[in-house]
Amino acid sequence: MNRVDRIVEHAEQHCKSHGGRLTVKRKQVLAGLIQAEKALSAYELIDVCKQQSGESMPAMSVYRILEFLEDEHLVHKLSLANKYVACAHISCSHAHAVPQFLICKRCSKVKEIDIKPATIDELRASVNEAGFELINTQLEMNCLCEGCISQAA
Amino acid sequence: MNRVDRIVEHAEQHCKSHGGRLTVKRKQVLAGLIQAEKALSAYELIDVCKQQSGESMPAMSVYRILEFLEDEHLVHKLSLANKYVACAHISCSHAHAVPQFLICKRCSKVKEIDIKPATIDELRASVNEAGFELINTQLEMNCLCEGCISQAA
DNA sequence: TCAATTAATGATACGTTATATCATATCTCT
DNA sequence: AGAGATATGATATAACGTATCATTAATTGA
Repeated sequence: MNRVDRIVEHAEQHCKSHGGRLTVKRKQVLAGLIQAEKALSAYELIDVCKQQSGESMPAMSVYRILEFLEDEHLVHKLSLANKYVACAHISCSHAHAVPQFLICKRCSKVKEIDIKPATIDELRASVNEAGFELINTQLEMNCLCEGCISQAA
Repeated sequence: MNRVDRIVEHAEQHCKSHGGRLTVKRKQVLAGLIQAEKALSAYELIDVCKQQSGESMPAMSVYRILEFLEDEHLVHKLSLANKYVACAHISCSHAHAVPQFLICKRCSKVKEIDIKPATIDELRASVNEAGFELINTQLEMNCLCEGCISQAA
């Protein structure tokens, strides 16, 4: 079984464990995202699905499915790029902190990292000082990835 | 002269100082944003302009003008919310660091803060550890503002 | 000053991203 | 098997943003 299938398998177990249904279409979308190894827009994902299955996938379906996958924490929506990326930790069994995302502005490669809690605390303190309250600590940052840095040089 | 006009005046001086032209339309858009005291989408801004001037403002114009205003650092685009906000420091004469934005998810109120350089450095270090490179330090964070916190309670 | 050049706006079309709504099919459970 | 819940199909439309070419206004420089 290849990497993608293995991860999808994990995802299915995860869903089943609390009554969620990872249907064929949902698997297809998730697999497309995992395969891509980068963030894709909803419409890019439609194209991927079409290429992989031959059938066309209506935008409505993709958005519905993405919503489901987000609720299951299998996919993250990246507002900074208007794109979607497979969670990097689907196959991990342990719990994860809220992640931060490094998004390559050039190629859409995404790295999901955990910033030191101390740094997050400092951030939160700055926010609170300003009278606001952080809703979540899912930061998204515009970056260049290793590959694109060396290309640019 | 009221608050909005005073700020627009500053903006005009700023533009003139290096050959930029803050035309009537551009002033109108900027004034709309300043008046709102929160982030507006491009189309909300179109509505605001229409209400204030009677004439309708084509989307194309608003986007062009927003681009100009961003280039002049008079307006910031907030990707997290797909909205635009007037710079909080138009009337300040001194230079400013790259700002961070706290965006109220409820009411779109925005606070522009400067996070401690040390915290930014830690962030940047985490990013570099992951093999990426921060393109800019304009962080945007989903928050609740004071008003919306107390309403929610 | 007035023609040439540059900058700004108007007008129109289209591309991309996302949601609303109602109908149909599929699954689950008794 | 049938009732109720869940998922998908189909269609329309809203919201966000860009491309392109024509027109108007401002600048400048002989």
